[in-house]
Amino acid sequence: MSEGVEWALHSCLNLTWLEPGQAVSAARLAAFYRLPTAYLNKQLQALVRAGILTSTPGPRGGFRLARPPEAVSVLDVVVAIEGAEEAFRCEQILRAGPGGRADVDYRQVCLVSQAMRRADLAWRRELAGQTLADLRTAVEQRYPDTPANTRERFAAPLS
Amino acid sequence: MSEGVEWALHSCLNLTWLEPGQAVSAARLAAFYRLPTAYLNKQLQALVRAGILTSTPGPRGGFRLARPPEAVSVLDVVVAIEGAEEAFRCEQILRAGPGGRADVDYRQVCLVSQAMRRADLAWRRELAGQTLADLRTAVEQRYPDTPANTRERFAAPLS
DNA sequence: GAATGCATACTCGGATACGCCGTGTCCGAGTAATTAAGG
DNA sequence: CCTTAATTACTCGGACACGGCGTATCCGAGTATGCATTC
Repeated sequence: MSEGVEWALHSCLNLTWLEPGQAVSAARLAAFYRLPTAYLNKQLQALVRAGILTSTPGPRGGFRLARPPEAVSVLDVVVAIEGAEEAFRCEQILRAGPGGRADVDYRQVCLVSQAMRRADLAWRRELAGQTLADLRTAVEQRYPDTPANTRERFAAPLS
Repeated sequence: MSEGVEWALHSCLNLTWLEPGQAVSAARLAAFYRLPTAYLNKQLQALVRAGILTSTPGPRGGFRLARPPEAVSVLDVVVAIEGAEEAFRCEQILRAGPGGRADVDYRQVCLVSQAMRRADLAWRRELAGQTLADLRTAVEQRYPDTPANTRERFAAPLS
């Protein structure tokens, strides 16, 4: 899995603690974890295309959440970065086997494919069950200073 | 995910229908689905290293299952090909963040990492719950001719 | 006829290239804030 | 003092290189087989 998923999840989580109507530039989000600015920007663009973030250019511009944190699941973020295709891609090798027919969709019929799909669905179900709001509250409960620290860090000038 | 997983699963399933003590060469296994012989051989070697198959060189040699099909889970095959690392690899970017400590293992502490790990465990649990024997019986129930066809195909000369 | 040694053909196994996607970087188009000028 | 228009600086967005891993292939080491030879 791409490394951008980790960056995107942490960045979205940080944006959760922003006061409404405020935006954070890619440079500030990158400085938070000492990440390469331009590459993080690329990932954030994917989140914008997925409708998770909105971007505003110009001074005082940047990124903010497009939806309330309760409406953004972890799966949404993962799919925005990694794409919607499942990890196991059935190439339908049964077609080339004995008795293989070209008019059959072996992605549905092949029992191996079905087994892998079941696992993939379980994975997606687990990720879809957690939202950014869940993560936020969990972090706040364990590290109560995080919201204030994050806001302060975003307000401070770029060293 | 690597394409070799599909090849390995189907090949192991085919080996399931072999009579005990018999081996099939990589060339025959590859011809079954018109796969590149040398590359499939590479995947089969990984299965041997994982203890799923045993290989015997020389004439009448080849590959066979090292364990009964009930003792080989789909997860075993996937891990043999893909490796044991989980899909989401936590790079511990929290270390570079504000208040990050170098002596903390953020793979255990980070809540994002935990969420991804939960999903990964669900995926693995689903794959570990199905064995080659389960797949074999499911195929036999839906396509009763498969065992005989497979054995015949393996016995016939390489066209 | 049986045993033995040898030549043979077949098998796996690892070492060796090619190509694609993830990683990383850069510069330009566009916009909002700022400032200065004018009424 | 208020309005307005040009300037400016800052932002995102897409286009451009580099490297690592999956993909694919080949050839050599090793072995069980089959055969020829000998007793």
